[in-house]
Amino acid sequence: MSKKLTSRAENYSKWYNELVVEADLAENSAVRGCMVIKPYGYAIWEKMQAELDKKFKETGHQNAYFPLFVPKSLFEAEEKNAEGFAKECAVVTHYRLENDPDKPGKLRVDPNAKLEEELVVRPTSEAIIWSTFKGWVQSYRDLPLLINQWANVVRWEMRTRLFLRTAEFLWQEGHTAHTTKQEAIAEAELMNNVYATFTEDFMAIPVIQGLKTESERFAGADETYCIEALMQDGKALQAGTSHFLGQNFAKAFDVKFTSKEGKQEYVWATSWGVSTRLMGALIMTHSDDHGLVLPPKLAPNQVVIVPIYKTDEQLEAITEVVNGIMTELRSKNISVKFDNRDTYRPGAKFAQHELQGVPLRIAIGSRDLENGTVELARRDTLTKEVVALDTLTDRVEGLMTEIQDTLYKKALDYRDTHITEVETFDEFKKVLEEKGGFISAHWDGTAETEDKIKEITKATIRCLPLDGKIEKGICVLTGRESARRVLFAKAY
RNA sequence: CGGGGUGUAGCGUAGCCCGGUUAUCGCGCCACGUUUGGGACGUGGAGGCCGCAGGUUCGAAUCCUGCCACCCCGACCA
Repeated sequence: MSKKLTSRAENYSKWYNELVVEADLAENSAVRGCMVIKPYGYAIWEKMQAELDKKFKETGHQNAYFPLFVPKSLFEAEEKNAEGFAKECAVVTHYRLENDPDKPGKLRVDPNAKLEEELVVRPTSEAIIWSTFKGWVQSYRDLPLLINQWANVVRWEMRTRLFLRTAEFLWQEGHTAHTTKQEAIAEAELMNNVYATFTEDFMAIPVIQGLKTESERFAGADETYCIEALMQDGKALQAGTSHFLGQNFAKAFDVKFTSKEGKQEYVWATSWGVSTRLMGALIMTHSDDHGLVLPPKLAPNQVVIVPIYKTDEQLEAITEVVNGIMTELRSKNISVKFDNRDTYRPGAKFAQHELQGVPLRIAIGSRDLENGTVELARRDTLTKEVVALDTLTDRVEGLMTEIQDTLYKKALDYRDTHITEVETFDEFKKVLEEKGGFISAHWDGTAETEDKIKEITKATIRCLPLDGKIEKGICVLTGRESARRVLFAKAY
């Protein structure tokens, strides 16, 4: 707790492990790389879930749940998807343990309990869902099919990174089926927009919407839309993706419908997802040396009240005033917590709430009782002000909006000043090394050039921005013709 | 899987080269007292198979052998 924190991203893991979002990687080596999300961190995830879920419902989607296990034969049906994920699949091969005859008290896998067909632990659910959709779709009247699932998935990554790339993670995955290509593309774009407004308006994280290049595209997709965010250390983070899947899965799983004209046609598909990685984005976008900084809309507790007292009588008098404050704030839909623990001193509480990112702190002591005031402290600016009790509710209500806006603007300003247009490869390398952030550069459109730039600089094409201006130029690496600028960056 | 590094209390560590009292220090934890407007202080206390197994030695955290685990860098990636 007394550790000096740092806002440099490479050091985050040292402290978000400690307390901030109260996450931890599991201790047992067999599950190394999996995340334990403690209550405070989970409360943040629940707020995100609730908001996203609301948006999904508003756009006509329904939640459902599909199995964790995907029979191998289903998994391999869509070849590109299977190939893309094959290297990182956990596979269940047996269904029973038995006592180990050689090691008393130990268990071993029963060699007689081998599964006839291996089960893949879902790294994503297209296969199991599309094999189910086949039974759900017969007519154009069954479409569009707009399904979302909240689930955990497993990807056996070679290297894991807390929040950003854990072996198991929580996410939502939307899977939709449509009668026409246009409708499916519109759906993919719509959901990418939903993600963008969610991260910007709710999490106060500015993002760039764009298209992935072919080599960065989701395995099995015809087009991948994404939202790209920029972290405080100048590295980019893919915060969410939305895929237009064409008819690839429909063909692989034989999902056809009878059209109005009575013809058999394959459906058009999308899938889209965001994960607990967003919590990593939150940490790396807003945190400072005092810990996490939460935008008010996302904070489990928007306001915390700390009493300052010496005697029980003083606490009683303070509590009475605090009860009034809490009732008023709650009537304005502001979540407030009274931290009246007698096991910690005020200074320790201040530090803890700052570490946890509570947007606003109210301190109230005997001095305030006499004056009819409280002390308000903002987490985002770390400034304090004394406020009269009768104007407190209005002030707090106003600050909720102000803090939300300030956080967004600060992040946006950082992001915007870290998009650099370059014309030459020397400039490219120099900016990448000295300044970081996004580099807007011309690219000849080939995977070879993309690869070569990655090899030399470790920077990848994050996206072709949707609102990017289309201007011809020459490729920074090859000097060949380029149709437009794209965004490069080093990424997590 | 390649290259480097590290395993000592819940966490962070000293000691190891050069073997020798009861394994060091800080944080945290527990008790009591004084404290309480920015991470309190004092006193007392609990907590260790020094990664595991073997070896050398009168004696091993320390030397030797084997094994295991983890971390960092690279290949893979929401």
